[in-house]
Amino acid sequence: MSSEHELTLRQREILRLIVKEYVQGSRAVGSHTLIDRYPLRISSATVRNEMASLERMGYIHQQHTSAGRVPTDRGYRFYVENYAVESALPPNDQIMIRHQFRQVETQLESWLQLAASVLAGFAQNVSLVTSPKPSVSRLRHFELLSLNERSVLLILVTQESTVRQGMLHLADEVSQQSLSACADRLNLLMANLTADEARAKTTDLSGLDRIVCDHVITTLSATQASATELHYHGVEHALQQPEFAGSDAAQQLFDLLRGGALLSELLPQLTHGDDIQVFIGEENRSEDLWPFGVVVATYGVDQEVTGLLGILGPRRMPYERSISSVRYMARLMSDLMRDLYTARDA
Amino acid sequence: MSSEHELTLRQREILRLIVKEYVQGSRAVGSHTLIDRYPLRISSATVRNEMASLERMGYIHQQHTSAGRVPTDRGYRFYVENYAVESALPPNDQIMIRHQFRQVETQLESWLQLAASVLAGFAQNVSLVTSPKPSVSRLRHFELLSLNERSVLLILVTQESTVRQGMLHLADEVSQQSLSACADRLNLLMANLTADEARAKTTDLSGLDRIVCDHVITTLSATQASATELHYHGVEHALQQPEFAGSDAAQQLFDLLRGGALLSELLPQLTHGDDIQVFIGEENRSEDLWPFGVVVATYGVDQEVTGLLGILGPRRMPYERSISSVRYMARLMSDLMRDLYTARDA
DNA sequence: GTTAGCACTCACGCGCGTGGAGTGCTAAGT
DNA sequence: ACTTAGCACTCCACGCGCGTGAGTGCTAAC
Repeated sequence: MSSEHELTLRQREILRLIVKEYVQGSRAVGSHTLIDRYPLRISSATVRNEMASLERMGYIHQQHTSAGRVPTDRGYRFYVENYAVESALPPNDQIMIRHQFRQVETQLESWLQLAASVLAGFAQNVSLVTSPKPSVSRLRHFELLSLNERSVLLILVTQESTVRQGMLHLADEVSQQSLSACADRLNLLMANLTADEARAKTTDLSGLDRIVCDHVITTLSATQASATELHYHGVEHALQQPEFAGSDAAQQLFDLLRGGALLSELLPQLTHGDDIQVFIGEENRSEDLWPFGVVVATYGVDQEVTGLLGILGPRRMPYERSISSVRYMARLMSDLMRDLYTARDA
Repeated sequence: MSSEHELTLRQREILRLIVKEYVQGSRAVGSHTLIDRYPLRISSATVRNEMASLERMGYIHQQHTSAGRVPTDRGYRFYVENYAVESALPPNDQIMIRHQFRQVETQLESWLQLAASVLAGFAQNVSLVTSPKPSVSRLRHFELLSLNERSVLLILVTQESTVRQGMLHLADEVSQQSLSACADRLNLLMANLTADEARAKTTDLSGLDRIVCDHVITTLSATQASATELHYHGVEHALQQPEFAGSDAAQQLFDLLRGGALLSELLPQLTHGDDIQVFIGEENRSEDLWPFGVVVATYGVDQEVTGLLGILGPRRMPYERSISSVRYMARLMSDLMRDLYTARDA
């Protein structure tokens, strides 16, 4: 169980090929298939010897005698560190993606949707996405529209250009004029404030202003909280992976996705570095995640508004492709959002 | 292959029990299990005779000699017509659902989400939902907010209280004052118009007004079109059904859901009646739907804004439960939305 | 019209044998 | 000292045959 700097060049190459082959073919790979498929200038016997070494060092594993080798978490880790972390998405893929984004509405929701779909497609696995969550939201502007005698539609825009709507039910009938006047007053008062600041500054209101103001504040804080929801996409791809053929593994996956507990199991192990993070099998903190591999990155503007974006699949996962596409998407999303968020100074 | 009015009371009862038993247990049901499980005052031999009749009439089928019976499409149809169409959701379930709706934001998106989740849970299958689509959208009000020098955020509210946002990129720098003035002008001009009417009435605009106006019209028509998207929910439930254990059937299901073709295969067979519609197996027009059963209802206000709401599962589906829950949800959603849509006169 | 009895039919589960992929080891070659 | 051919060995996957049991249809008696 010595560390990786003891790996010879040839061992590294063999390990690389084992991972690559196993990820592609999803079948334990033997010495023979390896020399068959790749122009190694050595014999299968030599490969076998090296495999034995690699196994002793814990990089690969055989499920039983006379079966091919399968990478261990450590083997994947080696592969990721040495061949995947630096990888970039092929230029034509980049172009293809940008093109798709150009064809879609300039709207956060559409972007998230598209990002999830693209990621899932590239990695052939489930993609994970959260809305970007501002650490704290500031009100930019809100509007009141009379729906009927007692119902009012509240539309609220934050400094980050998130639009939220809410309903407001009043005890008395109020005209659109009164509503507009009220909105004008309060907009002046509360512009640019966070929920907390607004709460402090508006203690002396009463009547309609009071009611509306409370509702605005509630909606504003809800904007912060409710964004912390993990959406997933592309289950159909994951189901095609042979790992999920027997319904037991598929069930595990769904249990993970359904409960909404996934995010809380994922978050604690994320550091705030801004590059890709990869967790393979038992590297995950939560046992529920041990059968899986996760590739995630944060995206957003500055450190103030960040969302999560990643891929979840079996341990046997195309890490190189996953990493490059997640990284690319994270950067793209950050770029796209900068437009909206730099409006802060307007 | 004679029609059902020839069924004796006893045959009807036996057929009913076969369907019930098979839906519950997902295993072909034999004469023995039937008299075992239910207090029929007849022997298994008699049941066998009746089963033979039912089979001759095409209500049930046996996969091979010496296997139990399984309902045919016709058998399910009989069950649905006679025992399911009238069924109502148990009162405590109704209360439970209403309670859940009370705990959620007064917002269309949240409602749809919850409705989908409830339906999927009740029927233990995939639920289908479309946003309510107005046959034609009228503008109520829009707003322009300067993001930065050249980017403008457009927020648009339709008469049905749907809120949409869009981005607008200008060639020249424009101040928030100019934007507000422009919005005021155009709001006066275009209020209460459909996209088409607005297009006709605003031919003589130019400059900023022209650009903004075009954008508003585009966004407005997009509101109509883009709502025609079918969302699904609760795949995890469906996967637990033994029908989808082998990945082949599951794959079929996902192919159906993914492509987005489902809606176009479903729509042509829907009539505009406002009650539940059920399609069992080969009753479906599209061959892709033959392995499945579908229960759908439209919801909405008047005939002008309608959405779709339903359940998709294997032919062996709890039709009674599905029908009652879909119907209940459709009514509930219609009720909930009436608030928003009756605001038309405001 | 109903029922007991019986012969018959298949799917399903189980044990078994075999083929083959893959290994580790040894001995010879470079 | 490293590589490689050869070989014996291991063990999973797969196919086959068979017994079992659930379920039937038919017939004859009630």
